[in-house]
Amino acid sequence: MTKFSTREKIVKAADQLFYENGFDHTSFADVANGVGISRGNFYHHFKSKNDILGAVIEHRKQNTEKMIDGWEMDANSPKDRIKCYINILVKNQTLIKEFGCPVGTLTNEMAKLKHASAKDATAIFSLFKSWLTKQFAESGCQENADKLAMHVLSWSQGTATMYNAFKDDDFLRNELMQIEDWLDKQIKEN
Amino acid sequence: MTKFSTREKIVKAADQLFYENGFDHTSFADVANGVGISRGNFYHHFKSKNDILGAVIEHRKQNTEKMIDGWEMDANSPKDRIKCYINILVKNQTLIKEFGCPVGTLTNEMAKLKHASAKDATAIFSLFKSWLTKQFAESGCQENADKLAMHVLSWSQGTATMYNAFKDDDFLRNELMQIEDWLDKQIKEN
DNA sequence: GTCTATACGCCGATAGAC
DNA sequence: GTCTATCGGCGTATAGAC
Repeated sequence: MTKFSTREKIVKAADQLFYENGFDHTSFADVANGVGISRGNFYHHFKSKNDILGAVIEHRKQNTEKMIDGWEMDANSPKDRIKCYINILVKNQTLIKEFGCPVGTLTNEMAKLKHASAKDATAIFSLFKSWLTKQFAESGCQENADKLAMHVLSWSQGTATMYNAFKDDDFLRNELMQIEDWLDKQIKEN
Repeated sequence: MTKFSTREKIVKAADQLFYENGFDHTSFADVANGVGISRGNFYHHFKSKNDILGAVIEHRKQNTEKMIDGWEMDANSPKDRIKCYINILVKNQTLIKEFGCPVGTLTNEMAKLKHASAKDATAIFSLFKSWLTKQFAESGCQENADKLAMHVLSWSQGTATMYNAFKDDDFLRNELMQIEDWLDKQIKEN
């Protein structure tokens, strides 16, 4: 039974609410309700709503790094590691169906709000991008590893968006198959 | 010089603001400002904000149908018509870079708001989907025209999302080239 | 058909008691 | 560190004059 500080509890509750209801649409009352504290108590831990957003993005970055570290441990070849990334679509299938990709949707909301944290949201994408680029480079695609990484990122985003819109399980299954086939063509070994 | 009714002016101003700033984040004051009328005057034309959203979605549907009709006129082969669809990414490049795809981002916002109009927003995607399916069917891909149509839709969505996030012109150019190559592989004739 | 005035609630944020 | 009380502003929506 791990104990979490109030600050940590706020960040976790806000993280979930920002994802499921949107940042702008989430009020302090919503977060307070989720944590079980009063509204006024927030300002002891954060000085503004934007400050909470900053902490949420930082929290997501750290979780992303942890997830990537886990893939490095579990999978032995670059190709298998890239498949771990693709597999997020399966692991988070239910949430993506309902709310879309947490990174893509936050990034776009930040863009529409002209929010100062837009670049921080994009930085989460960059973590995936750099890591995917490294995987492609290590599997013999040095010359265009960057493009391949962006393509995988883009492909998964499109799949998440359309799955969220149509909620069609057959579509998701078919795209996942096609990504695997494509990956096998790009990386011959293993 | 066409004359527009106040109702039409409201719908057009709201359409743009919903796209650029988000539906939830757009206030009546914003729309009133854009049109040049007072806030109270709204309720003579629409009974609620959701009513305006309904009219905006209907307006977008009609514009989509007009756009598709234009493609039918301009392009002679199914392949060329599909290329017209892809070319939206070029024609609306500046807007997509700043705000993302209007259909994909509205659909996702509706999902997060658990909004009753979510299905109406998805219906705009369906217009493209049905039409793309017809194009693939007409070019000899009857057996999996549906899957190919969804793949094109998904691909363009992913490209729009990542272009909005990273604002990388090279990425956009590269994906466009790849889509064309892929299309040439799917449809041999013409 | 357009306006002003206004109701009423929720928003983020502050002050200060305990 | 947590609470209650409260502020000023903005949100949608309504009523009613012109």
